[in-house]
Parts: sequence; structure tokens; C-alpha cells
Amino acid sequence: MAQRSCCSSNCEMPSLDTGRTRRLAALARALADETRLTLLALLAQQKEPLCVCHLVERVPVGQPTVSHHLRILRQAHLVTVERRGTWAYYQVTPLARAALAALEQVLTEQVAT
Amino acid sequence: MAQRSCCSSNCEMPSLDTGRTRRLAALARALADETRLTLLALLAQQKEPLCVCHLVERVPVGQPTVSHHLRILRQAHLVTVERRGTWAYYQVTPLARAALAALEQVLTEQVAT
DNA sequence: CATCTTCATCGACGATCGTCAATGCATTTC
DNA sequence: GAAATGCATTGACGATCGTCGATGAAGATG
Repeated sequence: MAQRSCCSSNCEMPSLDTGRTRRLAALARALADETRLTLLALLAQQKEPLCVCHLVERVPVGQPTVSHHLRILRQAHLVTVERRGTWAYYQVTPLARAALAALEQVLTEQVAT
Repeated sequence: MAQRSCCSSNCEMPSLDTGRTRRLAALARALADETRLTLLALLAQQKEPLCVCHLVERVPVGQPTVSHHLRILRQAHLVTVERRGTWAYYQVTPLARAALAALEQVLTEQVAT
């Protein structure tokens, strides 16, 4: 006997796409840090690529930490690098712009409620 | 001397809204777990509220863990509870639907690229 | 009333994460 | 060529996170 009361009997739950859920969680995890979001926002509001040294100046953490976060963003396909000589120029991907815009709007709707 | 080469000189970066960034990170953190995303998906595809016992059956973790995740989702305003007797009925909020739909679409766009 | 069920909470454990200081490598600058 | 700069990597540390077993409280069941 499963339950006497509880939910309505017809609890039809189609199986979920676990692969998609896993990728969604990975994307959310890449966005789930204040420093990374700040880096993304800085890159997103720039037309031309930005080098790491300028990013370091704008964030309250050290250079190795910025490098670490940039790698995570790279692996999540949220930014791209282009090395020119000693400098590394970072740029946001369309994916990152879309994700940021989507979550920003969600946040705005929540405030409105 | 700051730099000779590096980026273009006019690197104007308006200061960011740290409060908003913090809330965005909190939202992303609440979504950054596969079990929580599965729970949200299960709740989202249901018209009527669902009790915890049915959620536990559908997720590969124990009941205390489900309870823990549901509390996190509650604190992020992604689900709401309504207690009826011994049972607790959970429901997704419009915020959760919007956030899930937004990220899902972002993922789809990425695949298309 | 005694028992069972549902759900939340607590304490503990291992794993993951964010940060830093130190180091190394490549390139630019003088 | 020597010194300085830009960036990535490494190793270490404390903090946070996900999970579980055990426990507790409240209501349902008989």
C-alpha cells in the first residue's frame, strides 16, 4: 500500500532527460559565483576584448584567482581567449550574453512581484 | 606607467551593481545542483502540488537530503509549501518556471551553434 | 491509546570550491 | 642580454556543500 491519502492518484511523471539536467547544472554552477558574474558583466559591457590585467584591477581578488575563474568560464563556453604576445584577450560568448540576460530578467520579474 | 601596449586606452568600465550581482549569484547557486534541478523539473511538469514522498521516489537520494534541497529551493523563492496534515505539498513559483525556461533555451541555443 | 507514516532537523563525514603565495614560462622593454 | 611584465599553474588552506543515519515531532491509522 503506497498511500491512503497524500497526492492525487494520477501522478504521472515522465522520466527526465538526465543528460540535459546535468548540463544545466554545470552551466548554473559556472554562474554561481559573485566574482565570476562580475567578470562576465565587465566583459559583457565591453565591445572589444579585454586583457586580464584590466580585469584584475576591477575585482577584489588576486591575479591567480582571476585566472582560475577565467578558466572555469572558458570550460563552460562563457568566454573565449585570444593570445596576442604576452597578453590574453578575453571576450564573452553569445551564450554568456543570453544566460546573463535571461537570469537578469528573471530577477527583475521577481522584484516586480 | 600602467602599460605600454595591452588593451585600448579607453577602457571605461562603469561600476557594477554589487547587490544585484550578489542576488544573481544566489539564484544561480540554488540552481547549481542536479538533484535540485530534477526536483524543480518534476514539480514544474505537474499541475497540482506534489507531496514530498512522491518526490523522494523519483530521486536517487534519501528523504533527509530531499528535505534539505527543498529548503534551499524554498529560501531561493523557487518553490512554495503548503502543509495539509502530515503531508507537505510543494509547488514551483513563477520565478522558477521563468528561470528554468530561460536556462533551457540558452542551452538549446548553444547546441544549435 | 498504541502504532505507523510523513517530514524536518541534527550531527558527522567526505568532496568540492574559492582564495592565496609561490613558482614558472613566455614576451616585452630597456 | 638583463630586467620587468603578463598570465597560467601548483600546492595548500579554510569554508562551503551534498549526503547519510539517527532522532524528533505531528498527524493519521487501527
